[in-house]
Amino acid sequence: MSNDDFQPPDSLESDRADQSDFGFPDDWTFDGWLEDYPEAIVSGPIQIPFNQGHQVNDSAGCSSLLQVPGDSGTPRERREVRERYAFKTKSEVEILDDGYRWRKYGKKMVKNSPNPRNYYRCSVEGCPVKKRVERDKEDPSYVITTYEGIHNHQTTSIS
DNA sequence: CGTGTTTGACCGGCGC
DNA sequence: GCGCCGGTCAAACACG
Repeated sequence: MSNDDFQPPDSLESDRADQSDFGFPDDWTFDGWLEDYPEAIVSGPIQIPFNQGHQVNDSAGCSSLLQVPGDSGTPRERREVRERYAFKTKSEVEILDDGYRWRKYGKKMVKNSPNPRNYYRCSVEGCPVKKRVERDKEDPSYVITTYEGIHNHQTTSIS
C-alpha cells in the first residue's frame, strides 16, 4: 500500500508546533512515533482513535485524518487507516476520553518497567479494538497508549 | 441490577 | 522440554 511514502518520525517530531492541527484534545501531547515501540510503527491499516477534531468518514466507514507537514512546510492532509497506533501523552490520569468506552480486562507488570500495563477492550460487542496503556518508564508523567484495531461502529457517545 | 474493575490463573509463543 | 514473558480469561467484587 502507500505506507512507504508515509514518512514517520522526524517530520512529525520536528513539527510539534503543529500538533494542535492534529485535532487532539488540548491536554494531549502528540509525541510522534515511539522509537521504543517499533511494533507501533505500523504496517497496515490503523484508525487514529479520535473523533473529536479532524475525524472524517470515507467510504470505508473508518478513517482518520492525520496531518503531516508537506514539502513546502504547509501541512497536507493525510488519511490513514492503520491497525496499530501508539503515542505518548502527558497526563496524570490514564483514562482519557477519546470518544469510546473501554472495559479493562487485564493488568500486567512488564519487564523493563516498574509500571504496570493495562489492557482495555472496546465496550461495544463485536468491536475488535483493543488498547493498552502504560506509564512511561522514565517519565511517569507520560502515558503511553497503543491502539489496536479498527472500530466497526460509531462513537460511543459519553458524557 | 447492570456495567465495569480487580486479580490470579491460564495459555501460547519463543529462546535456551 | 522447560521456563519466562506478554496477553487474556473469568469469577468475584465494587459501585451507580
